[in-house]
Amino acid sequence: MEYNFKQIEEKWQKYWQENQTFKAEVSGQKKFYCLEMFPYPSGKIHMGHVRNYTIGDVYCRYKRLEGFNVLHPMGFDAFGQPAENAAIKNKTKPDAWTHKCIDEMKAELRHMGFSYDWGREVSTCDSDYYKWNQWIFLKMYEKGLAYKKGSNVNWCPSCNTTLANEEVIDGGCWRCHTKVEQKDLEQWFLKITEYKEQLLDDLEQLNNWPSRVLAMQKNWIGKSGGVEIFFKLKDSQKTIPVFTTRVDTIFGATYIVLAPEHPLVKEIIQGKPEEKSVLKFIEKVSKETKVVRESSDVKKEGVFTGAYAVNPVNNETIPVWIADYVLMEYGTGAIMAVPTHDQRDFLFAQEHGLPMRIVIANPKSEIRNSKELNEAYEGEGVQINSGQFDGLPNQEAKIKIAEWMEKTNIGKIRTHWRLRDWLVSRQRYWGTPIPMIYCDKCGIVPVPYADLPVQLPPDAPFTGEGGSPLAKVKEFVNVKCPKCNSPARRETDTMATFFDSSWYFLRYCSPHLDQEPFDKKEAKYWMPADQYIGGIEHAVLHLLYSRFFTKFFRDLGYIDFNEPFKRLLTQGMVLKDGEVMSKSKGNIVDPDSIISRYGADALRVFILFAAPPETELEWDDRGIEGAFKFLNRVWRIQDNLQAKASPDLLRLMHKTIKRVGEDFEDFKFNTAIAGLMEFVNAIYQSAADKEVFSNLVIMLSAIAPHFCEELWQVLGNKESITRVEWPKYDQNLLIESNATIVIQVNGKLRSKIEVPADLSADQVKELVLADERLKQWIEGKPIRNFIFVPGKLANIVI
RNA sequence: GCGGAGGUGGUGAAAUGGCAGACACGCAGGUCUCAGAAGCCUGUGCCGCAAGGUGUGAGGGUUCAACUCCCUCCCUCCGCACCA
Repeated sequence: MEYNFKQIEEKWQKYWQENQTFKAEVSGQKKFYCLEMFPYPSGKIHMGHVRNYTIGDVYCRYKRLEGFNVLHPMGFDAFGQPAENAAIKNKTKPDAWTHKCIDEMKAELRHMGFSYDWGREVSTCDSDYYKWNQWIFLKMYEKGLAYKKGSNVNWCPSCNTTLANEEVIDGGCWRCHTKVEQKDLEQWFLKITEYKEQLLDDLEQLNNWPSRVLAMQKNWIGKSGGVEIFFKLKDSQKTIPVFTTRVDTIFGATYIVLAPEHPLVKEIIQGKPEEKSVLKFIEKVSKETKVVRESSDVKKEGVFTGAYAVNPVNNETIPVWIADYVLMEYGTGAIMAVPTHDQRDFLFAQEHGLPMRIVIANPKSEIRNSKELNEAYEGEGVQINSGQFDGLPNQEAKIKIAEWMEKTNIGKIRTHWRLRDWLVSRQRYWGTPIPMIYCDKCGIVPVPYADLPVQLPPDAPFTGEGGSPLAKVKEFVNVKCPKCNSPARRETDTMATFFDSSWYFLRYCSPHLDQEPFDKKEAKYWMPADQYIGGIEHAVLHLLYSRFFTKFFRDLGYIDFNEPFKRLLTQGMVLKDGEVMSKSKGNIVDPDSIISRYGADALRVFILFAAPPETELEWDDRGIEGAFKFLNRVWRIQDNLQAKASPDLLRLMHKTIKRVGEDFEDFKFNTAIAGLMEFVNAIYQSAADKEVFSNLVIMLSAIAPHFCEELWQVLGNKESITRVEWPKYDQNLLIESNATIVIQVNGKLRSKIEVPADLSADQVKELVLADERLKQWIEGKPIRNFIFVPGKLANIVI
């Protein structure tokens, strides 16, 4: 009774492979580039992959039926630490381990029936690919966008490597959650900050990105406009620059606070009686981890330095403090404290008995004396106690004061950005070698383009214990300087793997080219990607880096667009019992086991039907059975075809074609499937003919491709169903001959009547008022109003 | 604190101003069967025998009509955050 999914799925997977059904080539046709985030080859696909790739695949198959030339590539983000860890554990080499995983994963992806052009597969760990990582790095070096600098960097003591700011989540390593430490190291950086304005401004072009991703990127780039104000130190030539976004409150600045690490601190405390206590405080703060220090519920601690500064707007002498709540990394590492209009300053001032002065009048409060305040007022108001600016609304004063400060050299209008340059050096083996050479005579010398790729040596004594493993490979390290030919050393760090994934979508356009990273013409045809699908976890990292690389390639003259991904869909996670599936929780549902029990097609139906793509999806063992049941129900239709379907069924078919097409376009696969189910239910009530059934099979083929290929063949077709056209609906056939009029009395549903669709409003009104069932509601009561929505509804107001 | 997404039956969810709960899961009943499974059919928000009432986080408003629009508030999830 059940259809033989095992045999059918194998048969068609083989067919697609042998016939290269999904091979894509540049043509005169309209194109569609559908991209899904490529996986890290762990060896097994999980339900998250299944969901991500099913959404993409159904969309691709739909677009093909619509007549688009579809590019649907797949590859592997193959460099990275798990390969090293696995190699240590299993006593193999990362290369062998990774390739074995890739093979296993490819087999699993095939079993899902995804319509990839496997001829375009890329693996970032192949030198054909990473050669171009090195090429890009050298280009960036030439343009001054790749540079080496010694600085305080994030260090994961468990992974034994540095991390980018974007890779530090809640003070921990993004991969292993170990607390991140700070280390002073010489490292390579990419100057992503060069593009900060564009990266922010161009977000506005991305109308088809989820608003939360846009918000997260905006937040990460963190532009804030303000003024840098120069406070002169008393009895010194030095000034303390302070950054503020609230220059309107400057007249209320009653003290200054420096970060404990501020370079001026040591100087200003020298020889003062406070010196000892300040040093002790600094010592204490330095021992606190970043996480503790940045958690907002910890009490704000600080000490007086003994030094004073002058508020430049009113020449007031104000004390200089240091406190743990001021961070060296943000702004200038120093703040002007306005306790009346900043809650943190308020708490600190209260704690230490520091002076306050209200300078913005709260329109909803009578309080003008700071002693009566219970908290800072951070809202809008009119300036008071602010010299020549009194009486101005504070927003206006903000501008006026800033302009006045520029003129009188008290301060400078400045924009502060949160975005930092991207640290790309990693002290790991399994990554792209950074193509740089250190020569005692010539300094840093880039590897000549002709010498690329710098091959990753197959053997390195990595143990996971730290330090760059490549440093121990003498044949790798020792080279001749390309400039002066004297003995030199290679860079032994490798690139962060996010470098690899920042441009793979361009490589897909011409994956085998060995003269250039990608072919300009191919990229011009295919790019930008029309649709990108992947997890929200990349909202900042990968998506920001990819945007940066795209802009870089544009400036190199390789492409002529600004943004790589036109439309973005972030799919929700797959949960089991309300929790994310994970090994540690032991709640993993293995796609393979589902495929062997119900088939890939049923799995595809279920994962799309259970929830809309963006929301979380609760895995349900009974749900997958329902999906399987549905397919079997469709299967049985073939035994009961009749010569001619009823007009009602035909009408429903046209409606369904319209509805399902529209739903597909918007990724509403759950309601598209519901529409198909309704259609199938109707076919069970009134048998289908061959045309009706064929159209059902075509529509369903995007979702359950093997199943529908088989039915298509059973229906007598020679060609693959992937080559047919999406059925057209007839607008005229959508019109019903009868309309159901919902009748309300005072907005409440009281009755329904069937009327011929072509009746005039007056005729319908007559029929409505004659309705027997209305008697008990309207009899003897005057009708005050009669609302009529043609073809739909009548509302009688009494 | 700021930003984003949400809150609808026993469950997953539909409906973007016009019949709340489509479609499915579950449950109940029927049919078929020696029996069971599968299949097929019917019913299923809550209260009520029924007539009817009531119902989309809470409260208010706009409207002939509100899950949908406006205001006030509560709650959940996600991201960022002593960001000056």
